[in-house]
Amino acid sequence: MKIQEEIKSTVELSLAKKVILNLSFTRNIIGDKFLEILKPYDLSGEQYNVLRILRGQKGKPANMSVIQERMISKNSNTTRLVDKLILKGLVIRNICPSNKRKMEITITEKGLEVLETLDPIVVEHENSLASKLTTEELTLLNDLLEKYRN
Amino acid sequence: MKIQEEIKSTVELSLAKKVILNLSFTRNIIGDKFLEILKPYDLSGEQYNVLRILRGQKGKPANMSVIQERMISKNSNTTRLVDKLILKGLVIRNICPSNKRKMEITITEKGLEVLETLDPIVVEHENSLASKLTTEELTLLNDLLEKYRN
DNA sequence: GTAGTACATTTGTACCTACAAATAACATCT
DNA sequence: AGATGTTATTTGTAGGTACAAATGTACTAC
Repeated sequence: MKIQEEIKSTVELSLAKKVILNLSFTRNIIGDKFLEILKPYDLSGEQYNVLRILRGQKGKPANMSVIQERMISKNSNTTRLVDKLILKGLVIRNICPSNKRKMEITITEKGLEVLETLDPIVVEHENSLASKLTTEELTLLNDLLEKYRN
Repeated sequence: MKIQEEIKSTVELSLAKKVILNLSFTRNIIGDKFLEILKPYDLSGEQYNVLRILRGQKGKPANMSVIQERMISKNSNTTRLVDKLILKGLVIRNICPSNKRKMEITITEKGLEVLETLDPIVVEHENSLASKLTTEELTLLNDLLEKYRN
């Protein structure tokens, strides 16, 4: 369905407007499906994202600013996301001994287990979306998005 | 800059994952710039969106479910967005006389004026982003996004 | 006409983002 | 060492999203 139909637009839209609406709308569709996946595990999208960043550290702890700069939404409130993950026992937070201003956040065994359980489900979701396009089209989409935002 | 660099990813990403991250990241960049534009006018992105939907009604009032289905984020809480717009004098809300369950929301003269002031600035923002791509590329991007989400 | 159901919207709660201000530890300059 | 500035994080506040439950109105069948 075209974007004008999706949002039942009553006025004619410029090509420039359509791209923005299409981008926002498509991302929301993906995001909503992803939330459904996470729901049984009591994780929000950004909480999952923080866990994934911490797993990428391969054992090393990450401080708050490292997490922040790797997040997709740069304005997330990392402190409060981490607070929630601590309550669930998925990460731990310690003061960095060499610089007491910094925090060292580490994913726990339980956190890793949750991610491992989710891995195949997430991959299946990603691939199911990607299957609508060929490899060439996916690469092209990535290139166009990159060019568009820069 | 490639998406892996933007989020400083430490692990190799599948093409399917890259598309999702790229889409989310690009939308956030656009959204942040758009919020900057709206900030001096004390409007949020979705409040602006509601006003635009109401203008599209060309004088006719819209009820809550009509606004809802035309929103980009289908889970927005329209009641509370409209509440805020009423407080600012940009829309009015009346009970529909023929069906007291429904509400009739209409944009005010002041609301229309705000949109008119914003129009050139918003168009300039949209075109500035679109200028990174050719007309053919923009059309292609729209087609790929549509195909991807369906 | 009233019981039951469907519809349109509002309200409640938890979590999230955006952004400014506050706090605390470290660094530097003299 | 003490004042000053910088860095890392937290806290406060306003607005948004997600979702379930509540409210109030209208419709339908007997």
